[in-house]
Amino acid sequence: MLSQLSQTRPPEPTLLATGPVLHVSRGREIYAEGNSADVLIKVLSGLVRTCKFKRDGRRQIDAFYTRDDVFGFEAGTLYSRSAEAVSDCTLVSYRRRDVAILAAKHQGFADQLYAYSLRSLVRSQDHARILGHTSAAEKLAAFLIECSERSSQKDCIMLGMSRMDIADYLGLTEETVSRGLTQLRLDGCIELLSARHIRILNPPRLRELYA
Amino acid sequence: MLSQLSQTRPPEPTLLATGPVLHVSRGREIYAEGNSADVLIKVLSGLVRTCKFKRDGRRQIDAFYTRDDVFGFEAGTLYSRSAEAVSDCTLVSYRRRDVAILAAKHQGFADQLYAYSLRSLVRSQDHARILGHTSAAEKLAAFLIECSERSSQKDCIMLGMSRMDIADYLGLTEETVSRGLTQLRLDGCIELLSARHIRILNPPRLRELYA
DNA sequence: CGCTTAATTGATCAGGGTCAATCGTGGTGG
DNA sequence: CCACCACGATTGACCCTGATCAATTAAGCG
Repeated sequence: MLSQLSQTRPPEPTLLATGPVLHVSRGREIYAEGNSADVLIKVLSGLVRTCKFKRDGRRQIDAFYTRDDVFGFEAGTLYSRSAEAVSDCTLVSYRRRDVAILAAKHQGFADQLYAYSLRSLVRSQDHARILGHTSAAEKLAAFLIECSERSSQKDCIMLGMSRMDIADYLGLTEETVSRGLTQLRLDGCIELLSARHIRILNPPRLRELYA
Repeated sequence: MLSQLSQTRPPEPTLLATGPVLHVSRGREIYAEGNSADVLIKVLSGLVRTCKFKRDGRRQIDAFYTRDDVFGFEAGTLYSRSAEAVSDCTLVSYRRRDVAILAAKHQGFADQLYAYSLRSLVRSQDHARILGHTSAAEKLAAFLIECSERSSQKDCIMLGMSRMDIADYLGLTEETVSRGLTQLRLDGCIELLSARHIRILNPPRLRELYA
């Protein structure tokens, strides 16, 4: 939105191009809800989930982040969710303080930061839209479509997360997720090459049936 | 986040302090999904909803906006939802182009714009969290808590929207919303002064029961 | 090749959707 | 001022979907 204004300026540092790299192994926590929100984090490889835990032990997954995604945006000073490595991850972290200084200096940098925050907003809005569907089939179909749109090959999805993760992202149980996938398979909408490798046979039909 | 850096600068124009005022009467559209996203809008009075319509005619409400809220943030060039006046509204609109120019000139202005976008992000994340609850009672309780936190008097809520609006916001039917409120009343959690005037008798208990 | 974890399938039941009727309330006109 | 009307809200009856508890199968992985 703002970047149109800075096209004539000299080149500026690309947002989050460099910084301290960290490796986090599968299942480990990256930061916890309530921690001081000191850093923004960019994913170089692997899969990250941000989630909240309810008092009854149930988990709600807020978002998944893959290569080139940036997460950790907060309006306040504390993280409102926890972040965990779904698979082994390599990440880059950037101190908020440093980011703020750069943004104040370089217009293009500020533009990129703003664009990243808007991207997070869109992600969250899309998630809410998916959760707003009443039937499990609709939620699942919407989830698969979201995955395929983010994937490099549109008709083939490599899921990095478990059925349980999907369930916690969609507000369902893992059994319902499993049954739903089976149903979509029987309906001829998808093909399960393996448990986490899905081919979408007819994307427009998937949209049509479960929009 | 960024504003800490600009405390020593001279006073800057407050974000969205002035602009063209528009009056929109109850039920009228403010903008439609797919329109060019030319303006940000601030609510002076009244209640606004942003929503999407599914192919089957169902409506999903994305967010409600009241006094001092700013809406219309988009990552792309088009609005991804429609905006409608739930009640008669007075609004101020700001052209994105002008906002961008001001943000490029004044650091404090850019900070405020960024803060507003993060506020929208938090709103959306909170909405997703509410929608992620499995039971209707939990969703309703979370909705009431959200309302009370936004309200001036924490224990008394004046709902500006219908049961149908609430249902479309929570992914429920209006009947379930109605039944849920009745149940909360019978449980001694709330008191219905009138259909849209609710007193929360025991906020912590509401949180405890339905977190 | 066995062991551990993930995924699928089955049976049952409660919760919420659906269709329909009733009640309440605010606004309008006689 | 009151009766009527229209719309929103509530309640009822029934059914279907998805949660729950439990068992089985499949798949990684040492």
